Amino acid sequence: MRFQVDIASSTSVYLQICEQVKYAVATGVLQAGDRLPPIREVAAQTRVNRNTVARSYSELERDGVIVSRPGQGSFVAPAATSIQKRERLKVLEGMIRKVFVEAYHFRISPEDLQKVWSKVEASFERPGEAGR
Amino acid sequence: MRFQVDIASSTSVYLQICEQVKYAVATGVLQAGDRLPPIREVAAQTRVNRNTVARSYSELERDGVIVSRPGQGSFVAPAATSIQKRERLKVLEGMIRKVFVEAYHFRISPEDLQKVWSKVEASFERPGEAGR
DNA sequence: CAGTTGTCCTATTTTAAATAGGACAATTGA
DNA sequence: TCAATTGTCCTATTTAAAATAGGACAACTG
Repeated sequence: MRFQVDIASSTSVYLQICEQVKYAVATGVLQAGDRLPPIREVAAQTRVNRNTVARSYSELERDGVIVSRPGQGSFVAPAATSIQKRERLKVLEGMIRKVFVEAYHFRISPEDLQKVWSKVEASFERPGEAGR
Repeated sequence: MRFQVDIASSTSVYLQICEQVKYAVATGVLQAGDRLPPIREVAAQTRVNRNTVARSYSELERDGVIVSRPGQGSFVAPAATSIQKRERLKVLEGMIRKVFVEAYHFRISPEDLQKVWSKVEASFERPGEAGR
């Protein structure tokens, strides 16, 4: 697993790392039990401070995506998310709403937007083929 | 048009205002030519500094959502977005991808996610009924 | 036992966001 | 014409988050 961080991006570095791990897990590139690269290694590879990477990992652990053990490393968690389903649906609805608002201002037709949705959906239906 | 700002939110105040204007325009609550409340008024109503609101308006103008004229006020723009369609589709695809990643970690089934999508889609098909 | 790994700690720097308020040109309405 | 409104520009300061820096330590591995 290699990380790509963009210092110039508007999203913070530690969040970029979080998203990349989540994406890799969601698409099956990383599977339950898989070991993540050590914090210091990621820090060296991305030329980011060790504590910044540590923050990403700690956030991921808090979200139940990974588990970390001193002396061993960090691993993709076997399962489990905490917050209630109704809450989760609300979060997703908010995200989707933003997509529609953005599409409106971009003057993208509902049909074109639907196509994009289907495209992304398809890429998640075939785990392992995503992101190529 | 009234604004709701949440100081405790993780998204910055000026972005909250931007999103609310975009949402109102996207849903038809605000229409082309409609006048936005003056910067100083919004600042007083939300108890936010005048410059913060000014930043929101200036960003919205840069995005082609509104037009501002000294002495007159700020108005919803008649039309036009600048960046190319291919670029816009990429932005939307990235947003949708994040939705799927989040849904995966939330353990929301593709079927349930599709339902949420349809729900939001429906709310945008009937302009004026959104957000109630 | 030496090396690795996550974690905790304090301290500092950097950056974005927000506040504060003065000034001014363009416009409007009286 | 004149006062008020409005967006804009400006400098300065404060606040909060992000990132850097590096020391220390317990847990585990080989």
